[in-house]
Amino acid sequence: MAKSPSKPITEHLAYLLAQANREINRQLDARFRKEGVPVEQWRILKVLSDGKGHSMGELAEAVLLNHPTLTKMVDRMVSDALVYRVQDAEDRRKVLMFSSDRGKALTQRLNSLALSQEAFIAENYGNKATADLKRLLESLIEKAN
Amino acid sequence: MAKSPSKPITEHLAYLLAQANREINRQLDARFRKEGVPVEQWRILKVLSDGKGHSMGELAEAVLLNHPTLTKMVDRMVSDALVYRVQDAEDRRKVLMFSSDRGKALTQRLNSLALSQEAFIAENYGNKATADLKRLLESLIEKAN
DNA sequence: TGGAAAATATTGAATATTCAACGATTCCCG
DNA sequence: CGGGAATCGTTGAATATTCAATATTTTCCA
Repeated sequence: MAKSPSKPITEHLAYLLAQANREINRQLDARFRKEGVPVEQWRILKVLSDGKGHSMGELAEAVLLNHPTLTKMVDRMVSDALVYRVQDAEDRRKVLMFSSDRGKALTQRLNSLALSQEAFIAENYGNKATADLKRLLESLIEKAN
Repeated sequence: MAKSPSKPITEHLAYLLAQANREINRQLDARFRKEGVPVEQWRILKVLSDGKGHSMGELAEAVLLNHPTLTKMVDRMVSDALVYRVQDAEDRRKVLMFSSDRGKALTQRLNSLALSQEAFIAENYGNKATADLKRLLESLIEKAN
């Protein structure tokens, strides 16, 4: 008996997610290009924009980076004077991260670039589709954990 | 006037996609662990499983890798005797990639691991939600290009 | 209380990815 | 036809990420 052809890669959820993620990220990166900031740094800055200190562990989780990668990215951001570290007085194993004024100013510029991308997507793709997609993704993430 | 708080990172489509992609990929990687193969190699093998030769450019596009990264990954796979290169006789700039027998056998094992993951997701997340999500992702990708 | 175990962040070495430049081949048009 | 431009894949250097090991501090319980 001949072997039945397997489902093409393009029909796998994992592949569709990778493809969509890559494309959207690429577009966002293109918008961020003029600020010379990778998407991950925007995420970090955005999380820190509440002004509260966030530990490296918290941050790593929130910005989808593992610990060593985050440490090194934060090193670069400290060099660029975007963020700074403060040892946590409550638990001295922890380091609390804060955004500098320069970081906050950059965050605002990046936020508006990101919002303009979202607006562009909603326009081309439809408000309902966008909302549906977000809802389904949230629910998938929730189930997956 | 106080600055209005910006939309949290978790409400951005780009972030939701990154998060979902990361989680699903992580799960798939965990299943592939026993074969010691990264997800990208499964994609390559899967594309090559039609038995036709695929050029590096075609492959790079299909498996979401840029050219130099693919070249080096293919180098490793050639070392592992999973795939092999043949110069295209029609256009000698091109290299056609093929899966070896060993590669094909591995592909089948990986396919069944991937299918079992898909089944698991459909079960926990719902068949309708899964189908809807796939459809929305396909449509987003189409619009984004 | 004392000390083993756990949690937190960083480091250094190994590995992988990316960017820019290159070599080879084919295309195209004057 | 001839030769500049485009296409295709690879390479090497620079950069980034990951894994395992480490140092520090806190927690827990015997």
